[in-house]
Amino acid sequence: MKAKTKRYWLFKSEPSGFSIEDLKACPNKTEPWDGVRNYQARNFLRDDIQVGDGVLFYHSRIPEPAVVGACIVTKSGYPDTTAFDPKAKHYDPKSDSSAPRWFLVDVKLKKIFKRVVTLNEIKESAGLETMVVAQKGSRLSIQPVTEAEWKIIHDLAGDAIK
DNA sequence: GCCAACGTTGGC
DNA sequence: GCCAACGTTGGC
Repeated sequence: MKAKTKRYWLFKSEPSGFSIEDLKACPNKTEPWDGVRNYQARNFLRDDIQVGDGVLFYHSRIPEPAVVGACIVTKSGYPDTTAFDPKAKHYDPKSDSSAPRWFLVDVKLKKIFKRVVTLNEIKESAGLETMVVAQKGSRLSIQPVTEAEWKIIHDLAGDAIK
């Protein structure tokens, strides 16, 4: 039996909206990652992200943006129904249940890092300079991460990978 | 809170 | 299909 290749990702969130502590407080520490309204990010969510993939949880729009923990994907791409709800923050009248435009995955918290890895550190660390999040003007909220980058981030966080 | 970078929209 | 105008993101 051929094992599926595990992939790695980085998900951005503003902690004022949804933080890693909020995820920890969710039932089973699991929550649908809703509200993504960017086509490139949507394509990753719909087509590429699989159950078991690793996710780095990143806090943006704070004085020291940083990777703050790790999650695992527990459900792969399915329609983001918050787009159908006129009262929802990310309502999109152009998306409906017959032709959903936006997708999401479920993520489950694995660990909150005792030591966060800041954006500055990422930019200065050998092997991480090419991370998407370190690039100038990088706004993509769902980003691919290489296995090497995943490992280095965990090393910097003081969390050895089992 | 500013504003550069970037994505999307819509007139033509 | 071009591209100016507009809206949003996110580091600083």
